[in-house]
This record gives sequence, structure tokens and C-alpha cells, in this order.
Amino acid sequence: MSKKQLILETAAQLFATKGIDATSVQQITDACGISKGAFYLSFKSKDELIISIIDYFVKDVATRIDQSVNEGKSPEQKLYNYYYQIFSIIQEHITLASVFFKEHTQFLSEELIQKMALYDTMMNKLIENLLLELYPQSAQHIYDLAIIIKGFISGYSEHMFQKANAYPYDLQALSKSLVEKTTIIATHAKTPFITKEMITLHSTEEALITLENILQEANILHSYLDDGLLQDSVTIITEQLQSSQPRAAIMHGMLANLQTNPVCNWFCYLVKKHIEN
Amino acid sequence: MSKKQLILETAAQLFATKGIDATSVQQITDACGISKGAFYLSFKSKDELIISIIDYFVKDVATRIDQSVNEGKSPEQKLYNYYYQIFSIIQEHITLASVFFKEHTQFLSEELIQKMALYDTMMNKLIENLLLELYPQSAQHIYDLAIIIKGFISGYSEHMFQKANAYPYDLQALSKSLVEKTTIIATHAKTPFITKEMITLHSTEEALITLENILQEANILHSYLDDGLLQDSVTIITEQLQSSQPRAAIMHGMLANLQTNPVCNWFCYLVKKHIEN
DNA sequence: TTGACAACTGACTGATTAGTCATTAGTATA
DNA sequence: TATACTAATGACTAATCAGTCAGTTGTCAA
Repeated sequence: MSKKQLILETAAQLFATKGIDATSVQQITDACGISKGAFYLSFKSKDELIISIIDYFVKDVATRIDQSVNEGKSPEQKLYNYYYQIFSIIQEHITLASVFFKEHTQFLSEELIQKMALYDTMMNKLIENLLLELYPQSAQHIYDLAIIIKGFISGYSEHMFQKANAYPYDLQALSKSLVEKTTIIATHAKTPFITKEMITLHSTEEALITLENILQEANILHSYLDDGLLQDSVTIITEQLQSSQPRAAIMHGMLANLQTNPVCNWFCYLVKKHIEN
Repeated sequence: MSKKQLILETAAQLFATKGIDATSVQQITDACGISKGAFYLSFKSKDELIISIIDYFVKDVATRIDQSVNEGKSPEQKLYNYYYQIFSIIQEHITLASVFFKEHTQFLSEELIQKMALYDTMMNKLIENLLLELYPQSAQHIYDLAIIIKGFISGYSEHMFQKANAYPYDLQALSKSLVEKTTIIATHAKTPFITKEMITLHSTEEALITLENILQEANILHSYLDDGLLQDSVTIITEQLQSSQPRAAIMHGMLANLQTNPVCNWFCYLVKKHIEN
């Protein structure tokens, strides 16, 4: 393997595990067993390396997909090959792809990752309950449907990103069209792909609505407020929640106070859900 | 607005336009009209700020979606509200979202962006031709179908990322299942969303297969090779392409030489397409 | 063996940036 | 007005890192 290719592939590996900005040229050359100077004989700059890596993998992907599709005997088999080849490539480059397609993961703290997982679970539950309600006869499809719905959103939102300046999207028409498509799939699909074993055990939504978490959220909210009245309202809510007999009228009033400021929405939402239970 | 909230929202704006790493604390405080010290009275570190921003927006999104779904009178309307609310949020935070969901855009050179657009066009054309072949009766749906296919891929691949360690995916079953779902939508969908005016004019695939571009690719490939025989093969191909009468036997032999090394795939692919025309 | 040339090295430079802290400005109270 | 306290400042430090270049090593032809 040429030195240039060695650097490129080693760097791709490091970028995939540590992130791009967190990987210094020194670390790349160390991993290659060469000096820093040698690096600059192959690439003019770190930027050029990054661009080369992207270019390198995009070419590989494009070639393989095109070839694979052309090998299909029938149109249907071509479509099959297209899907199959793309997922094979993703599986092969899974770590690298995850960095280039969602670079942000690197600096998420362990705590935030857990929190995000909770939010995600919450949203999944929401959509799954909705699907069960809508298509009770397609219960075995709801995990596939949930993924497909997310896929719809991702596909059309990426299209929105690209056209951000051109046309204002007619969101009502889009939403209507996606409801139609969701229903079509729910009523006609035969073979679900996601099986029960493949589903992560859901961490319960309740983890978000513990007294402990609400008190923590109260602290966070407090630090965002500068209005003394609102700050006191938050404090009073925490006092009431911790007392043996929270008084409904006080809670109601305090929530009314907070509802004037959108920053408080999340906190109010949690408190209300907590009261309901 | 409290100082903390001011910093958070200003920083979110700056991150959205310049990227996270490229935005220094100094720039944030300048934009807020406060000193650097004041920043550290509100946030312990830049990392805490980043985490707070994510947390802040995730909470906002989760609250709004949940509320909006609950307002739906029927299950179907709830699904509609779900789609509608998500797209509204995306449209509202479009720049911020694009940074957090695909941070890499910041360091892409203008040249590479154009190249990527070409690759993208190439892949779109591939899938659009395929769809026309498969569903000639659904011609007015192919742009929606192309987006949906990308959405399927994005949805299931994200699921793969999460389960990377758990189960090896059965890619054949997945591909089969997606062919089925694609066909279901193609045959049953009534109202396309993407209209003709919304489609960007395609830059032609030919831009990739010009002699000029192939010569440039020859240079790139050359720099990745250390085997003299392969390097010479590349050189000979460029000579032949520039001569008035390229000799088929030579081209064929040189391509055979190169085909032994996967690094040459893309170059071979371009040269073959060029010869075909 | 010598000389010429290319490949390679790693200490060094200059620029940038996160985070600190001694000092100052502002404000409320007595 | 004097005092006490908090909020805010910005020059400074320490660390990192991309990129350079004077010098070294390896190679091959004469």
C-alpha cells in the first residue's frame, strides 16, 4: 500500500473512533509509524486529507452501487441489489459513517447520552401507542412502521435542507401525503422485518417523571430565570412536591405563573404528568 | 431574557452558521455584548454550554410534539399532527438542526461540495431510472419515491447504528422487505407531494465523464499508487485518451492491469463509461 | 567509493483558544 | 455618604496544534 493510502485509511479509522477535530496530525503520523514531515509530503494540509477521505469513500460507494445495480437481471432485482448494496456498505463502514453523518456524538457526555436515550424512548412510545391505536390489525408491524415514519421524516427533511431557500414547503400537504403513505404501508405490508428480539427493552418513561429528576429540572430552570416571581414559583412547586400533602390550588397557580414563559414549558410538562399519576 | 438564556440562544445561532468548533467563546461573548468572564459565571465550560443547548432544544421539541399529538381528536389526526409539528420544528430550526445533525458541512470546500452534488445527482438519476423502469404507470411519483427510498435507508441504517453490537442484520431479508414496501407505495399512493417545480435542474452526469475530469482523476489515482507498473498503466491510458485514435487493445490491457487494485475501481469505472460513449 | 538526489525526520514557530483571577463598576442598604 | 456585596471585566496563562525547515538517512548510478 502506498504511503498516501496508508495515511488516508489510518486517519479514517482514527476519525471514526475519536472524531475529526479531536484527532491531531501528530496522532495520525504516530499511528502510521511515520514522522509529521512525511505526512506533509503526501497531503498539503489536514483539510486536504479530510477532503480526500470523503472523496475516496464516496467514489468507492458510487462505484459499487452502480455496478451492483447493473448486475440485476430484472428491474425488481436491481432495486433489491440497490438496497442490499447500500446496507452492506453501511455495515462495512459503520463507525466511519456514523462520524461523518453525525459528527456530534463525540462530545456528548455519558449523562447526556442517557438523557437523550430517554427522550428518544419517550418519542418512540408516543408513536408506537399512536400506531397501535390507528392500526390495531397491524400490531406486528408497529416497529417497522415506527422506523419507516422516522425515515419519511428524515428523507423529506433532507430535501427541505437542500431547498431551504427555494420554496416554502406546504407542510399541510406534506403531512397529509405522509399520513396516506403510512396508512398504505400499514394496511398492505405483509412481512415485517423488525422482530421482537431486535427491540431494545424500553427504559420506562417514568425515569423522566421521578421526583428526583423533577427537582433536578427545577434547578436547571431556576438558573435560566431572572424574574424573581418565576424563580419563587419554581421553588414553591418543589416545596409542595416534597411535602406530604401538596395543595392543588397552589400547584395550579404556580404552574399558571410559569406558563407565561416558554422556557418553563418542559418543567411544567413534567410536573403536570407527575401530578396526573 | 436571563443572561444564561441570552448566551445559549446567541451561541446556538453562531454554532448554526459557523459550526461548533469554529466558534470561540470570545466570539460568543462579543456577540452577546458581555465579557469572557461573564460567560463563565453562567456556564462552567464550553462543553457545558454545548450540552445545555442540546438539552434545551430537545426539551422544547419533545414538549411541543407531545402536546400537539394530544390535541388530535382522532388517531389519524394525531398522526397528522405528529408529522406536521415535526416538520414545523425542522423548518423553524433549520440551520441549527443542519449543524447538529450533519456537522461536517463546515469544512467542505466549495470544490468538494460541487463534486458531492455530482455524485448525488448520479445516484439520484440511477434510482430514478430504475423507478421509471419498475413502475412506468407511477411516473408522477418517482421523485417522492426516490425520497422515500432514501428515507427507508436512513431509518433502518440508524436502527443499525444503535444495534451495531447486538444483532447482525439479515440484510437479504431487509432488502426484500423494502422492495415489497417500495412496490406497495408505488402501486397504491394517490397524491404525490413533490411537484415538477420543486426539482432542481439536474446537472448532467456527463460532467463526471469529461476527458478533463478523467485526466484529473488520473492525477489523483497516480498519487495513491506506488507500484510503477500501475502508475505507467494510468499514464498510458491518459496518453491514449488524448491521442486521436485510442487503440482498444491497449486500453483493455491497461484496465486489466489496474483492475487488480481496488483503489483503481473508480478510475476504471469512469474510463469504461467514457469509452462506451 | 563517491556524489547526487529523494525520502524522511522532529524540534521549532506562530497562531489560536479555553479557562483564570486580580481588579473595577454598579447597586443596595444603613 | 459610607459600607458591603455582587456582577462584570479583560489581560494573562498554559496548552494545543497545524504547518515549516534545516539537517539526516537511505539509495542508486557512475
